[in-house]
Amino acid sequence: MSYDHQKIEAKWQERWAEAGTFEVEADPDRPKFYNLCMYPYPSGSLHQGHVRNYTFGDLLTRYNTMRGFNVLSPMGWDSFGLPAENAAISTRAHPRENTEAQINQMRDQIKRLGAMYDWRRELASHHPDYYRWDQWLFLQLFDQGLAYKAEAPVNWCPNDQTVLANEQVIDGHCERCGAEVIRRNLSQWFFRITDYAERLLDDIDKLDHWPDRVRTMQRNWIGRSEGARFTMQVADMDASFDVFTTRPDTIFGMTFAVVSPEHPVVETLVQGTDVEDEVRVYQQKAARISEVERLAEGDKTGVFTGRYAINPANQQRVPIYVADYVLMGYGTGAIMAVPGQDQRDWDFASKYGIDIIRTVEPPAGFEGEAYVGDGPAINSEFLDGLEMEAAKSRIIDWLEEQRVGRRETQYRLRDWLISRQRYWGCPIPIVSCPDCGYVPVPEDQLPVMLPDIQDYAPKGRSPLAALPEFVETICPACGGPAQRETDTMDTFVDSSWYFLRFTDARNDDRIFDPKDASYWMPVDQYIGGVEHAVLHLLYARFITKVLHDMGLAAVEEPFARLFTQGMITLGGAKMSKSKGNVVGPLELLASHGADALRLYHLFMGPPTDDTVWDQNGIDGTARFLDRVWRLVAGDVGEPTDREEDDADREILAEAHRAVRKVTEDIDRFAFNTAVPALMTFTNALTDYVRAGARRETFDRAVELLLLTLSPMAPHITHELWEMTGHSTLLASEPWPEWDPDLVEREVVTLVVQVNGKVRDRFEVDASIEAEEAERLALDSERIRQWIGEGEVQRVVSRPPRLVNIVVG
RNA sequence: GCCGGAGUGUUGGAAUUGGUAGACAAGGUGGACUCAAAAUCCAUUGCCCUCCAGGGCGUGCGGGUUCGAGUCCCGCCUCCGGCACCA
Repeated sequence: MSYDHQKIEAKWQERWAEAGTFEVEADPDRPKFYNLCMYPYPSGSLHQGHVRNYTFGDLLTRYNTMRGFNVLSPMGWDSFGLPAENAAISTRAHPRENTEAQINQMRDQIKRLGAMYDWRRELASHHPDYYRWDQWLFLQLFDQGLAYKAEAPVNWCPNDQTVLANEQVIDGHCERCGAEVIRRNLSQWFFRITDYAERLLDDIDKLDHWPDRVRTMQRNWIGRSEGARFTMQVADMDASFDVFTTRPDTIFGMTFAVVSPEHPVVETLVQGTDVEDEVRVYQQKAARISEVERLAEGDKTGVFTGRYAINPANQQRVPIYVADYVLMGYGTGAIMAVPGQDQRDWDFASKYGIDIIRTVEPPAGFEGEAYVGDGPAINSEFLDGLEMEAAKSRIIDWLEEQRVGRRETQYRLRDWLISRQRYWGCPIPIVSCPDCGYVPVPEDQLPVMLPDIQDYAPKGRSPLAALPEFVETICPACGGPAQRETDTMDTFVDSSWYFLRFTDARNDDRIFDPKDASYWMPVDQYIGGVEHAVLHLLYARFITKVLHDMGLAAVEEPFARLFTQGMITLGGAKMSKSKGNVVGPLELLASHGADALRLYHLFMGPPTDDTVWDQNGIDGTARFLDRVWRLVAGDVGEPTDREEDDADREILAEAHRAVRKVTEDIDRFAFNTAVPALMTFTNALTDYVRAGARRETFDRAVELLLLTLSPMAPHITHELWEMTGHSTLLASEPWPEWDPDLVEREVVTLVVQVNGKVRDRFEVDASIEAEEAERLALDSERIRQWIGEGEVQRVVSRPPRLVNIVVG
């Protein structure tokens, strides 16, 4: 008979809520553990990725609680954002109603997993209680010059009708909807994350409990290059432009210069000349083609401006070209071109018949392409003979002495574009006054409430702009007529500080109390998907540093340990609602129960790996739980009060080994091997009962099984704990210790190899000496046959595990 | 192209420090129980040779180090992820 999971799961979910075991307060006398799963977007229904996430999270919540930590485990909702708005457009219901209904539904489903949270701290980004602090935060950044509005070429998604941050453009396509992104010049709000580029990059070194993969991705994204910037004078006219290079040592090999089509100096260079028309046509063409096409590596095109620039190192005149392989968004938008040492410049020079001068001696026989490696400088006057690094330092010093250039570090990272032309987001608390400019909404007028509207459809500007009663206001500075900002904030702003709000979620007076934050922060364990490696995880680091600098957050890094779970795939694609390949957890909760589902997620493979969903697997973990149930309930056999014997000592040793294995495996996130340890132990315990169990031993073995299984399968273990006469709440019991003497094996298998192949095995005393082991091995009839006529040349002993006999 | 990571039975995977490859499951096969089925239990299940006993082969490919290599080194192949006309 299998157990009634429906009944006991509901029962214990209620009991845990009543007990309040997971409702916690800051307590400086107790060690804390802040355990956090990335708060979900309320899509309405859990998918397997959520289940996996919350199963890992809840395991750690329960485990660390049992280990005596004061564990903070909160839950909330990333509830602003496009999907709610798009749903509203099609259903005509208000996004708030939709969102809140979905939150309620998801909260219920999370509770049905048996995952425990301090629900008193629940938050949702779309609540004015929350987003007023988004706005407050925005104003702090504005005051510090870290939030600014500027016109710039930005990414525009024609489908979602809004701008996007660089991080939200994947291979030239919108991260959300996949539409091809185009460039538009628009005036937008930015956060000056580039001011923090260096710290964000350097501090990655401190994140030694983050996956290397994520650290590498962030390093790549921030992308530091060190080099020099110097000024090039245009010959025969009063104009100049700056270039940035990482290879200043190759300056004597410069045979042309290139400016990006968008570069402002182009106008000055060609105005009124006979190439003006040709250059303008080229500029227009470059502007028209999409980012995708432009980035596609291929034939390099460009136009000669008819002008020359002066190489400051040797006063040579070099032709200036306009070419779109130079990007306005990086460095200075202009380069010195050194075809001898750069393949792109080589390609361009070859096509347009420009001179190529090598300034680094390539290895013998190297020809036909640019040489980018190290070597002695040649054709470079005072640099000749120096290796690359030495030559770089020398030329930068020289440029500085000549006052034409300096050492400079460039970052690939761009400022974070945070305004969105959409409705369902946090209003930006700025008033635009014809006299005073951009004026912050005074703090006591926060929050700027998101008004209700009738028409959510995107029209290329924020739907709020169609609401005169929202837009028309008075300037807080001068009292004159003014207009509100109508864009809303990127939802990644909401999620960049929510973990701090959880430490003091009900505070109506401040964003959070620094005392609470300093007790709970940093998040000791953060769990979520790797897809946020350069989005949320970078923004959250940035905002935490800003709050640190303001004296609000004691920590500089928000997440001490990061765990990125693998994706669940089905039929070769990520399991997601949009792909229509979801196997819903709800049916499985009904058919197999939360414990079996949780156990399966733990069991099916390494938590960091992507996994293919296999519906059959869950039968295995459900069967295991049935076996545990029958064993503890006495269906296998009833123990008696007989005398203690070897079998009792052995099964207790097995129990302690299981405790050790589960503890060590949880500590190294090897949940997929912790579960089998308990399966193996349960099988051993079953055999022990069949052979005739002793009451006292059996009861202790079952206690250890239930204690260690409880963070993985909490409901069934709680029920059995109660059924076996315990009046305490299992979740509040201390995590068991193992006895180091008991776990050591007295008898082990000694493997005997001949020439490295296993030929015999013996059960031997674990304390066996090398001599004894060798004697045993050489006395074996089987081994003697394998040695045969051969001569024993060497015997390698690793007692008590192995003896290897080398025969010639 | 550069930077990460991975390749093990039919499948998911295990092997934590160089020491019994395939734990634990899933699936398959055979059996017990049953009028029958489900559930449960038992046996078996890497490939090849063999009546058995036993033997040979085997962790993507090719080399190497070692008494001994899934694990370390060198050179490849394939797949996954990131970055990429970033000067």
